[in-house]
Amino acid sequence: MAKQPNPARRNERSRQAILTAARDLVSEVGYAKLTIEAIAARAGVGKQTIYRWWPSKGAVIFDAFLALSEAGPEQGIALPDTGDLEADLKMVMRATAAEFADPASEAPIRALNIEMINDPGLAAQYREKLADPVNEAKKARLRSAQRAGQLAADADLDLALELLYAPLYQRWLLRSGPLTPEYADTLVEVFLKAMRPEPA
Amino acid sequence: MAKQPNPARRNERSRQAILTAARDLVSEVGYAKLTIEAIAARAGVGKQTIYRWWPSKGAVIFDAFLALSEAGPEQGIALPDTGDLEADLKMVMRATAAEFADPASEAPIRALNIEMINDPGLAAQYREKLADPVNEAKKARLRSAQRAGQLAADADLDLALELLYAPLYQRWLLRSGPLTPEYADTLVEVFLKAMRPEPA
Amino acid sequence: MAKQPNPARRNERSRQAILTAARDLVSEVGYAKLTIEAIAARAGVGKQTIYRWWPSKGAVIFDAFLALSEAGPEQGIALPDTGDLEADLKMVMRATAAEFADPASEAPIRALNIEMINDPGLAAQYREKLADPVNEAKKARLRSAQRAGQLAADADLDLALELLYAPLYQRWLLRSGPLTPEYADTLVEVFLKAMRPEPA
Amino acid sequence: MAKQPNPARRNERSRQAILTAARDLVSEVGYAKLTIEAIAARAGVGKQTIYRWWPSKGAVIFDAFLALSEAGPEQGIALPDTGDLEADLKMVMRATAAEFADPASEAPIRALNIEMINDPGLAAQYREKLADPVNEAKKARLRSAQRAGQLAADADLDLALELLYAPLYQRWLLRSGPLTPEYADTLVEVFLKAMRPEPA
DNA sequence: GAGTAAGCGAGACGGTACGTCCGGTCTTTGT
DNA sequence: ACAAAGACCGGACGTACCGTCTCGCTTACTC
Repeated sequence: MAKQPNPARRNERSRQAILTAARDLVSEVGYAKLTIEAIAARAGVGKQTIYRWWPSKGAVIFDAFLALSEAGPEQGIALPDTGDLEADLKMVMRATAAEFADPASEAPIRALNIEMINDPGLAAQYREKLADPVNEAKKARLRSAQRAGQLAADADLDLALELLYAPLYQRWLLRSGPLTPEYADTLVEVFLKAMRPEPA
Repeated sequence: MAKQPNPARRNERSRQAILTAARDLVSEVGYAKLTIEAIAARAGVGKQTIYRWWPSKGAVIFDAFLALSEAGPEQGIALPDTGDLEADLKMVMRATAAEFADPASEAPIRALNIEMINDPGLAAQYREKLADPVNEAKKARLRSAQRAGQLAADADLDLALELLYAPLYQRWLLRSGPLTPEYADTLVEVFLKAMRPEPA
Repeated sequence: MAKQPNPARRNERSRQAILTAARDLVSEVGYAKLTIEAIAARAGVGKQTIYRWWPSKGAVIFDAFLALSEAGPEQGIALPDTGDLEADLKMVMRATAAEFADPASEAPIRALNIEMINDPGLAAQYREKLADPVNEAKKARLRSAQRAGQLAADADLDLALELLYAPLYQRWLLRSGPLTPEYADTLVEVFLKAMRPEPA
Repeated sequence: MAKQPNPARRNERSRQAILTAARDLVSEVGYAKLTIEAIAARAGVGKQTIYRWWPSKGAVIFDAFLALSEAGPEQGIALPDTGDLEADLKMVMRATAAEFADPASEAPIRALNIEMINDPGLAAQYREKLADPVNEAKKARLRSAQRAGQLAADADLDLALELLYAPLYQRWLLRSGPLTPEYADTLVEVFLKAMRPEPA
């Protein structure tokens, strides 16, 4: 049985330095060339301090992102609800497309995704900590649309999110096409066609 | 200037041994732990023989797959066309889902995808050599459906394929849900709703 | 300026535990693999408690031995003096040879010697605290022999001790020959030949 | 079973660079602070190249010395034989004392000795490759003295060498006294007294 | 007897070196 | 001339200890 470190004694300054160094280095050299040694050196930290608290390089990257997000709007993420579902969704999808297209976030997000593909545990953690809260907000907006009769009342909302986002995600991941605002709009339109209420 | 090896003198036996070893090792230890040295040792080949003919580990994996596919039906891939678009698509989608769900092909396909995510060039090559021919066959079937009035005549067929496959691909890649035949069916149904001809 | 710990407050129980642990570990794993961490762990003591009271690993080993010796006859070590110098010396030399040959004391004595070879200060301390008193007793016996006319009156007694003991020490240290009682006897005989009074 | 490297393919330039670096570093920083990494770096060599050919740090040091000696008078070491045993021995012993007293050779010889004390195998190798040939030459001189009636005919020559050299060795190793020419002379004189032929 | 300061067990920390593994290059020896 | 074999330099891996540094806790000594 491996000895467990005592989290109460953890040095918060070191933790922050490591996460920051990890983020910076992913942006600079890319995920494939990222090394624990380089993170430790950049953070001014002993390697053991990384190995003590994280089981893998992927876990460090993951925490680096988690820390970023938690620094954001702590609770209650809410999507715009103007009453016009199509307009609201287009706005959100365009924003997502723009974020993906931003070269600055390119490397780190890609790193995180590769790590999730390799490590199911990490992927589950990602969903729980980062994706689910956001998805819940999105589903809340869709439920509001269902109540307003703009969306089929019996629509599977998880499927709905997949329909909306998976094509965008795939294009970005495999670089199989441009992530333009027009493409975002098109996805929303097709989605609405698929999910609109039956004419009765 | 690097010296170019002469492909005419290439040892076909070594090439096959390398590709086979690469496939086997990816299945056994996973992509992340796959090493060139191990491939060379398993194939009974000098490391240089690998470096001489392939620029990267990803390229070897890619060729290993390409070789597999080319062993298949060399030309003229065609999808079933019974006249019933929904049934035909469900069959194809169920087959795709089953292939993804098969643990045997899990590791290698995942390896190939990670490599494509990291290496745009490889991704392009993949599309050109493997994906496009298959996609063309799929689009042929959809065009047939358009002519039969089962699909909107002005539908963007590339978008159509994304709509159909991206959710499946995303679920598999991130393990975010089960790849059941029912799910395959559902995707086809939603797709058809989104792409059906306007009632006029 | 380093803060000096107050010896009055020193925990005797910890001190003993450390010395005992050090002795045990030297026997078990040898000097080269002895670590401060292991001593602390074995003794159930914080590392700092060792660093507070000893300047080096060698100093701990040294004290471990000192403690052992001080447990013995506190003052007034005296060699047997039966009047027969040769018999008396042979007894003492055989005992020394036997002690060196004992596998139990092998590792720790070797450890102490290596430390002395590396650290002149420690060697001086060793001579002052452990070797000199013993040597003084030996020289007292030799002086008695000089008075009895069994040894040259002008013999250099320090040189005499070197002549007697150095060959034994060298054999033991470098394992260059067996440490038998016969060898001990031979050394005494040769020594007496070299140091006997001139016939004149 | 570990794979054995093929000595035929060994890079002689690397071997020399490693041995030279080892010698230099022992002189500069001492044996205790000598590291394999530093040797590799100084020699411009990968660490693996050291680990491939030597089992331990001590073995490297040992080879470094062996190489030095082998560069010397390849075969047939002979001591001076003027017919005057005392004068010849004093010359040799004074030279040995001077060599030990030389600060330049201090660190490396001490390193080698510590390593031999710790590693019986290394000590045996040392005797076989370095000490025995030299000792044989010394014994040859003593045999010549026996034939000339200057030394007891039945004297044990191995013991004789111990008697002569062990006190010197011990003084040097433990720094227990000065290594003056006078001391060397005294040792020879005492030795001759102990080993001279019986008056008959 | 309360307050305080030291030593204490514990163990996290910034580091250094370990010995191993592998990447990519170069050299030797067939064939 | 390519291939197998594998030594080479380089560099990251994950581990072990170093000696230092906080933590609370216990244990004297002081007031």
